[in-house]
Parts: sequence; structure tokens; C-alpha cells
Amino acid sequence: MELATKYSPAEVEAKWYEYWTKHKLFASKPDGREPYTIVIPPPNVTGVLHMGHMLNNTIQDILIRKARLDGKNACWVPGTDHASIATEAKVVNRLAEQGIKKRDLTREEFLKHAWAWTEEHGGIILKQLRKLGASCDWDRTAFTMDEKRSESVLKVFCDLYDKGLIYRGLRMVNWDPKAQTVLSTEEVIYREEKSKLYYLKYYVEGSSKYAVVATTRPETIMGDTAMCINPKDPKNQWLRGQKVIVPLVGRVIPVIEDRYVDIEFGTGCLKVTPAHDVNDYQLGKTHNLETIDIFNPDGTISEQSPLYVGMDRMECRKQIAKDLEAAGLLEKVEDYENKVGYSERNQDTAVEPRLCKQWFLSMKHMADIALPPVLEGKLKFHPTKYVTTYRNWLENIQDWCISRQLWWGHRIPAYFIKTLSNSPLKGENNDPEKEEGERYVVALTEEEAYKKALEKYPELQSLPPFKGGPGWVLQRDEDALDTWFSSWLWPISLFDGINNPGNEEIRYYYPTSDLVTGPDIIFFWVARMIMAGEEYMGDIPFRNVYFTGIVRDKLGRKMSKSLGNSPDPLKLIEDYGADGVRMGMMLAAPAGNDILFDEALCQQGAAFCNKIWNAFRLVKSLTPALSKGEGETSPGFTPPLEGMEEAAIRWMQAKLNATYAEINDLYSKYRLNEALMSVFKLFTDEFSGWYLEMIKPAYGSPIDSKTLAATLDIFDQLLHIIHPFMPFITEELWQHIAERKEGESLMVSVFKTAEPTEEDAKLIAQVEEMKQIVSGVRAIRQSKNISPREPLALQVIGNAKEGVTSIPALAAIIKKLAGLSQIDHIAEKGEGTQAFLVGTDEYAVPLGSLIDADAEREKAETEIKRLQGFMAGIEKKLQNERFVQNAPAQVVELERKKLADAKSKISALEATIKALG
RNA sequence: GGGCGCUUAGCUCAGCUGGUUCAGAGCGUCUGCCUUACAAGCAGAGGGUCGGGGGUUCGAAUCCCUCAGCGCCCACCA
Repeated sequence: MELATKYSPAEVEAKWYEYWTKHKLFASKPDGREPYTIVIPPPNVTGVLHMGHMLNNTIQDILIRKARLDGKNACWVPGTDHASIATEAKVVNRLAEQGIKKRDLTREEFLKHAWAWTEEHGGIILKQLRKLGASCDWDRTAFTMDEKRSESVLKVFCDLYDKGLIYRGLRMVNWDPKAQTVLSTEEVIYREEKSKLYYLKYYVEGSSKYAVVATTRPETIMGDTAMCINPKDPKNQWLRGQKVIVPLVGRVIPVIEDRYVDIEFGTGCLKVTPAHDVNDYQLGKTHNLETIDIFNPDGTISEQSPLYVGMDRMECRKQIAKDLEAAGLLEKVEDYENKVGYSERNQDTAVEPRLCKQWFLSMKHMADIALPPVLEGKLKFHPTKYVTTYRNWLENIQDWCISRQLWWGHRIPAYFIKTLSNSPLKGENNDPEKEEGERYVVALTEEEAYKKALEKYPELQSLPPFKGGPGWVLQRDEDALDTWFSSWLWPISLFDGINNPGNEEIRYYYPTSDLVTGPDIIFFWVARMIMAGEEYMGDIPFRNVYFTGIVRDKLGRKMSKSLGNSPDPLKLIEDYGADGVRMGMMLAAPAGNDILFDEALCQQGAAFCNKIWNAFRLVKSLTPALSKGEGETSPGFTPPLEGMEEAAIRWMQAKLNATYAEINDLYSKYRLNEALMSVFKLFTDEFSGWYLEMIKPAYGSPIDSKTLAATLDIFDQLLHIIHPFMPFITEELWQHIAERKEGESLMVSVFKTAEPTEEDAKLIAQVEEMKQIVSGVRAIRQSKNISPREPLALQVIGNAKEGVTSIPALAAIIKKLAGLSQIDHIAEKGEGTQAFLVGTDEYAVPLGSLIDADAEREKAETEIKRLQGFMAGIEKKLQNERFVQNAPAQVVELERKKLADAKSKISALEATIKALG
């Protein structure tokens, strides 16, 4: 079979992905093996693959594939998230393009469009993951809004309500005027912003004097219902008990006093707008102030305001500044930096504090159960620094606002009781801005809701009938739940653990093994999954969380559409192959740090594939001859010398075992980039650079069949080690190195190496020494411009004869790799040789007239000087009594050895100078 | 305003509880090679005193203090 000198990934990757899928090799079912489970962080159902996903899923795939090779029952569950705000926004936009407004549609009509959109775009991202090689158990693909997951969500809502943990309350919440929904505190991101500080004049009623108030939001003056000063503020004492006039508006408001006001800020006067600021709301409550809501839900000025009705809040700010100026009510405007909250999903929309009634989950209990497993280390974070972040958040937790004014999502299973007759129930009140008087029940079905309603409100039975039926009906809450209220159940709901507690799957797969995700969703998702896990399973949802970094470009900038610095993942795969891209990602990804992505790294990945490919071509080209002792029948066969091949094989196996032990350790610490680097060096340097050169027969000659078999075996092991990182090329070559039955795969062939032994370590050390001798000779060739083909002799000087050249097999390898005609052991080196040291052993290559005596002498002298300085340092140390007394004996002994070594090196160098004449 | 983390070779990063992996790796750079697996390659070389300062210690990249710079998270100062 002819193999091209370059590896071309495209066909190979498509072929093997199909093969794996066809034979269901990613599938997992509970069995007797140890489970290894990962649940995918579900990407947005209508999302498109970006570099963050690439990194995240490459890591998950590496872990899953490693677990498979370790013989575990690996199960990677894929799925998508309905992403209520983001998806609803996309659907709204699309409808807008068609000239359809959301508010003109019924809920059912809108949802039809949303599902159509989901089906059209849904799952594209999962298809893209296949290109990357992701070995998910696709038959398990789930969606946060599919039947099982939806049922789980509603059940949990009802359960938590019954436990008294979910409540409905009137609160100051964060309102997104664009999406027109509330957000949780976590969904608001604050950005430092250049803005203006406006100084407004508030005239004292019936006086020509005025107070000045500094504000960043002049457009809220229509909602002012007080001015506040600090009672201890001397400069504002004159305002005590006065009434002031809101500029432009003309409303007269009282001056109140509260220690909350910062005397130092601005003029020490604060305008109080209870409807539009969290602190002002508190003040309003304390001081019994009126609340005037001057905004509509879309951020325009409401009818409640005497001025600017219908104008957008941002427009209004500009206009009001002009009008204040014109009216002489604006004292000055200063530049100012402040933090403005934006919606996490609509990053161009400033969030508005707004008072309204929402559903909340009480978090105290959740924090209490979620904190211990992480603090006690039962659940581990990698890197550990996030434990502090986690703890901080949980210890200062706020209740979770879980309702959203959206249709795309899980509709809240709460039913309001609406009276129909002319005689409503006493105290009935469905005003969203009033706390009291609401009647509702929470139930899984409407039928159940009726029953519960009658139980909870027996007075309903006495309500006069309406049009022949009961005098009341149930009206289901229009709102949907926060997306994260479904994702927090993910590790449980994927195995149907809410609907079918204790089923076989949940018992087998839960707790899952590792979660791989970004630190940006530690609160949104990770913490809440731990809460749900503890609440519903009484156990952690996963044992380890590996937090990845953010993918940035090579200049350290975040990848963004506007910068155009985000490569298209699929294009990358096309250009470098999935294996190449995977390696490129991983090389750039130190555990827990941001990754600076550089396409050149994919290049390196692709080059490594090529290296593997060509090493394979060499191995494949070797033709076996009979083994030693079986005769030498093949023409041109050179029998192995002094056990050279045996030594090479033993060494390579030892090196492989030792490296794999190291790699396993790195995996356990999630230092995957370092593991990959080890794999890379093992293959490139040790196997290709040294081992293959050791066993490679002369051109056209056959190879001893035992050596070939051993080499194939080593190659097989290397493929196993590389496979998690580069699944495609390894599978391709694995199929070529032996006869395989249809359905077999490298991916599921369990692999283990032997424990490294002391003898292994000794052999490895000997070969390291040997390599240095070879490199020493090569360096001489390089400096003297001697062709590798020209044979040289090597002199082993004096005691160096006890080194590795005394081992025939290693000496034979040295001869082969250094291109030597002979190795001589001599007592003292003669003239015309160039020497080099390996440790304290001295070697020399006779070069005759090629030697530049002056240059050599100078080099030796410089080195002697350096060594003398080195010795002086050590001697000083050894003369220091406190060192000798206090330092461990080992350390002192070591210093003595260093000294002795330096001495012997110097005498060797002196001999060199002498020999130069 | 609190908290966390970072600063080591041109770049990206390893260096755990202080002393043989102590100054490392990969990439890049330079030099020489089209050597019959691979020029997406091979061989060889150069390069940092570990952000600044101080301290502890026989001994500090490693521990402590301090200054400077950078990054992230949290927090209602208009």
C-alpha cells in the first residue's frame, strides 16, 4: 500500500465518525463497570459553535475518551438549552422583520413561531460538535424544554412551593425594558461608564433660596417625592423642615433627614425617587413617601408623569437637561464615571430598577446545603481559587427571582383565582403593585389547581354562580420561569431522576464525574446545580468542576464579532483537521487560565499529525526477516548487534511506562495541556527522534521480525496515549497496524501500561547519558562541518570507560547514531582530538588537522575560569559552619560532590590544554 | 470600597510544602543540512537573575512585609 507523505484529515475524519456512530461506540448503558459521566453544558438551542464551545467540548471529549480507554463506562450526555430570553429575542426580531409584533399575537401563536424557529436552527450546534469529534451518546440528546425536562421543572416548582421555599412578593427588581422582563440580580452586569453629573436647583417653597441636588439621572425628577439630607450635615441645616419645589415639575416635596445620605457627595442633598432606585425605595418605605412610577415597561415616560409622556428615557434625559438649562434650573454639569447595570442578554440595554410582584426562590436554605460539600472538598473546583468566589456568593446570597415576563420557557404552574360575578370576594386584589389580597394556588395540572383552590379558599363555594357556572375561574400565570430554573436540574433531569426517583440510570450515573464549564456561570449554573443536587438527590451533582478560561485572540483581546478576531471553528477544522485544531486549542490552554488562541498552534497540531503519519509510514515500510537464531534467510539481512534492538525496545517501553504514569498524574490534576505536551515529546523526541533511529535498518534491508513486532506493539501503545487528544488519526492508524474486525475500535480498547520499575529508571538514565554522547559527537560534526556520512572514531578517556560505552548494546547504538567507525577506550587523550564532557566523563574525537588549537585552548581556559568561580562559591559555603551544621547531611554531601566533580572537570580540561601543546 | 489572582527567556506558560529537574518547556530566533518516514522535517546553538525594594534563613524564583503594574469577581454611594 502506498501512503502519501502528507496526512489528509478530511476523509479520514468523516469516515471514522461515521464508523463510531454506526457501531454505537459512544453509547452507554448502566453495567458492572465504573461509570464516568459528563453532562454537557447545554448550548443555546439556536446557537452557533464558537471558540469557547470548541475549547470546552474538546476538553470534555478528551476526558471522556481517556475514561473509555481506562476501561470505565463513559457516558457523555449532550443536549441544548432553550435559553428563554435570547431565543425569545431572536424570534421577536425575526417576526419584526416580517412586520409582526409580538403583542399582536396570542401566546399560542407566538409559541408556534418559536418552535418553528427552534426546529429550523435547533441542534445545528450539536451537528457542528460532531465535526470536532465529540463522542457524545447522541441517543440521549435532551432539550431543556422537552417533555421529561419540562415535567421535572414544573414538579420541582410545585415541590418547592409546597415546602414554602418559593414565594410571591412585591420587590424592587431589575427590569430589562427591551426584553420587557425582570432579571435576576446575576443577570445584571455593571459597566463603568462615562456619564454626566447634573446639579439641579430645588427652590425652597416661598423663598428665593434653593438647594442643589447632584444626580446622574435628571429624567427621574418627575418621580421625586422628597429631598433628603443627612441630619448631621452642618451645611444643610437650613433645609430642615422645609419644602422644596421639584424643578420643571413644580411639585412641592418635603425635605427629609436620613443618615443614609453621604455628606461628602455632591452638595449633600439627595433627591428621592422611590419608584426608580433601590435605595430611594428603602427611604420611601422608612419615611412613608409616595411612589410615582414614571416609566412604562418599555422604558418610555408613563402617564404618571406630568411631562414628556411617551418619550424614551434616554431621549428624555437629553431633553430635560436642555429644558432645565433654559429654565435656569441647571447649575452645572460635570463629567462623571459611574457604573450602569446592563442586561446580560441585551448588553446595549440599561436595566431599570422597577417595583413589581414576582416569584422568588428563598435561597438561605439552598446556600446552607450547597456550601458544605465544596468547603469540605467532597466536590472539588479546579482551579481551587473559585472556592472563595463560590463561598462569598453563597454567604451573601439574595433570593432568586425566578419569574420572567416571557412566553418561551416553562410556564409557571400557578393559577390565579378570578371572580366573575358582581360580588367579588372580600379583600380581593389583583393589582400587581399591591402586596396583599391575591388569591392563587400552585399545582401541576389545572384539575389539581381547582381542588387546591377550593381547599385553600373555602369561601369560593359561597360565591354566587355566574352564568350558570361557578362564580370564579382559574387563570394560569402568564409568566415563564428563568432558564436557569431548568438548567439547575440538568444532571438529575437528564437521567429522569425527578420524575422517576431512584431509577436505574440515576442510581448508576449520579453523581456525575466531571463538569467542564466557564467561571462566568459559576453562580448562574454551577452553584444552583449543587443546590438542586443536594435538595433532590441528597448528593453532589458532580465530583469535580473544571473551570476553563476565556478564549481570547493572541493579543489577549476577547473574541468578538465586532473585532472580527473570532475564527470560524468549522473553517479551522477544514484547514487543519479536527485533530490539529484540538491540539492547537489544548496547547494554548493552561488549566484555569484564559487561553490566547493563535492559529499557528493549530498548524503545530497539524504538523504533529503529519509526524505521526510519517512515523507510521516508516514502520509500515519495514519488512520482517527471521529472528535471531532462526537463520538469516532474507537477502541483505544484518543480524542485530550485541542486543542493540533489545536494548532499544526495553528502553522505549520503560520510557513509555514512565511517561504514561506522568500523564495519568497530569490528567488527575486536569493539567491537560501539560499532559499533551508530554505526549507530544514522547512521540516526537523519544519515539521518532531516538527509538526509530535506533532500530531502523540500513536502507532496503529487512528488520528482525521480533523487533518489528515489538515496534508495532509500541506504536499501538502510543496511539492509545495520543487518542484522547487526537481521536481521528489514531483510529485510522490503529486499523492499519493489525487485522481488525468490523466494529472494533481503538476508542474502546482498554489500555494500561506496566508500573515503572527501578530497572526502568536505571535504563532511562543510561540512555540519557548515551544521548549526550551522541549529541556531543553531532555538535563536533556541526562545528567542524563534517558530513554525517563521514565516519568518525570516539575515544573514551580514562575512567569514562566505566560509563555507558561499557555496555555493548548501548555502545552499538552510539556507534550507529553518531556515525562512528569505532569506540576506543584509552587512558589519556592524544593530540589532535576535540574533547567534550558528559557529566565528569570525558570523550574525544580525533580530528587531526581540523583542530583549531588556539580556539580550543581558549574555550578550555574560559571553562576552567567559570568552574573555578563555581568552586570558590561552594568552598565558601562549606567553610560556613552554620551551613554545615544546619543543612541536612544530604545537601552538604551534595555540595561536596559538586566540588569534587568540578575539580575533576578542571583537570580534564587542563589535560586538554596540555594535549593541544 | 472589599475579595481573589497574576508579574520567570522575544511570545505563551511550568516551577507543590525553601537545598539535584533550579533557573525549565513549547513556540519563535540564529546556524548547518533536500541524510531514502517526515523541509509540516533533521541536527546544533544563543537567550532570562525570576516586576522593584526590604526582611526571615546557613540557604529564597519559592516564606513574610512593602511599592508598582495588570486582570477578574463582588458591593445600592446619588
